[in-house]
This record gives sequence, structure tokens and C-alpha cells, in this order.
Amino acid sequence: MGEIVEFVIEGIKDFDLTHIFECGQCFRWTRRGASVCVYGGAAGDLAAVIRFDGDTLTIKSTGGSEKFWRGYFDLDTDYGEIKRTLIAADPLIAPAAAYGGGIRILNQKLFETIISFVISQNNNIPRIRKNIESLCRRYGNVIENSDALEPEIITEPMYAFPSPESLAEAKTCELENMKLGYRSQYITDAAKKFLEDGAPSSREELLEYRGIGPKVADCIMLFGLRDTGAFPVDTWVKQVMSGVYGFDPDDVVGMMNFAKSRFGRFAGYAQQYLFYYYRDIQRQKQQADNLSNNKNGCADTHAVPEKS
DNA sequence: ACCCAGGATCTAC
DNA sequence: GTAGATCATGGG
Repeated sequence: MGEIVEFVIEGIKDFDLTHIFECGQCFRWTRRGASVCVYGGAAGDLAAVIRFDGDTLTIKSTGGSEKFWRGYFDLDTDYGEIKRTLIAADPLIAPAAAYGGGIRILNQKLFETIISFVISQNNNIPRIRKNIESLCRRYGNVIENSDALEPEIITEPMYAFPSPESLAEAKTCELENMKLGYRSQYITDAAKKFLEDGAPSSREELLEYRGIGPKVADCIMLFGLRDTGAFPVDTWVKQVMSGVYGFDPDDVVGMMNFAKSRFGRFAGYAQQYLFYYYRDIQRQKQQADNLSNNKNGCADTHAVPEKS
């Protein structure tokens, strides 16, 4: 244990690190290079630097076998076939499947997925990432050799995701002090329940957790239990489903029925393409608006209000 | 100062 | 069973 390993895997199609790491399924990977596609981060209790160039994936990590990383990145699933099947079932999804065509649904640890998506409720992705990092720093173990991996890329030690035991023993008030907010109780309760009941394996079991409702349960089914038929409906999916398919934004049941009947066991992939596509173009639109506001000089014309 | 974010829960009808 | 208020925090 403790050996740094490196794997080079060639001939990979339908793969893009930005799509994979920025599509909202994981929260511990960050882009490190400006031009080259390099990500650093952690999966469970392993730290790694990931590169993808052309069709070649390079993984330098603090451990794990090639088999583990192939599974983590879902390399043995044919995403070209998935996309063709989705588009055949519904041509309207073609733009989204092309836009996020390099998405892979990662093979993540169940407990990490549960806690991460409990934190995700009514929260935004940048803050979810911060919350999870502070949890790892406080309750996770230092990842051995993570500082020796590539010191110019990963400049400080990384921490493993906390074990169920460590979060079960954590004081709820301490989580509150770490700005975990009202979700603090959900987190410590979930860790205790996970330890007592064992790993949940169905949507029904997940819904018995306090802090896990239908949407979070579906995310955990998709990302933690690899139920690729799950179709999590969040605020972004509501918007794209109403915009593209004309659903009432509050008709969540209708959207889920549509996805199930149209996409079946591939509904989860469809959801990821739709989520990434719509959220990303909305963000770019927002940035463009901000730029044009500055150019017009509209943003600076307000006098600074005096404070009392 | 305001609305929103990968929502869930509690209460009141 | 379901509409409405509330939850803690900070991004934009």
C-alpha cells in the first residue's frame, strides 16, 4: 500500500473530462490546467491526477487497480450505442446528447453519494463542493502520498471521504459551525442509520432517511447504485422539460412517466445529457449578459448607498 | 437587498 | 393528499 500507480488507456471514445466532472454527479474533482485537460481530485479514499488527450486517458493515482479505474469511469459501457438508442427513441434529445457527448456516469461509492446528495438539496454546486471538502478535511483521513502525486498539480494533501463511523460519531453542532446548515442533522443521522441498517439497496429504503426525498433518492439510485433507469427531476430538469417538451414545470410525475416510457433503462443517461446541456447554456447566457451590461456601463451608474 | 440553488419537511386545510 | 411556509447559507 502507498505506491503511486499510473495507467495509460488508449482508444477511448465518447469521453470528455469536462463533461464528466462538471455534469453535477460528483463534487471532488477540479480542473487544474488552463489549456490542457487535467483534473485532480479524489474518489473515495484515492487521490488522482487525470488527463485525457485525443483518445488516451492517463491516470496517476495513490492506488487502485486499472480494473478499478476502468469501472470508475465506466469504460466498458458503449456510450455511442446509448446515445443512438436515446436519439432513436426521441430525436429532440439529439442536441443535448451531442453537447455533453463525453459524459460518463461514474461508479462512485454509495456512502459518499448518499452524503453528497443529502448536502445537495436546495443548494448550489459551488457551495456543495465547499461543504464536502470541509467535511473531508475534518472527518476524513489524509490520503497517503497525495502530496507526492504531482506536487505542481495537487499542491496540498487531499483527504479521503469520511467513513460512516467517523460521521456517525461527529457532533451535529460541530457540523453547524462548519456551515453545513440545517443539513447537519441529516448528515449525522444518515451516517448512524447507514451503520445500523447496513447499505440501502432500493429507493424505498433511501426514502426512509431523513433528508432524502424523491429527487435525492433518484440521484443516489443513479450515481450510487447504478440504476440507469432513474430520472432525477431537479429545478434544471424541470426547466428543460418544460422548455423542450412543453411540460408544466410542476408536473414532476408526468416528466418521470415520460422518461420511463420513452427512455426506459437509459433514462438516467438522458437525464444527465439534458441537465448538463441546459444548465451549461444557461450559465453561458448569464455570463454573456453580465459582459454586455458592463460594456453598456449600466452596472456602475448606481451611487453607493450610504450606510448608517 | 433580492432571488435562487441537483429539495425536504412540517403544518394546516 | 396537497398547497404554503420554513429551513441555513452563500452564489450571482
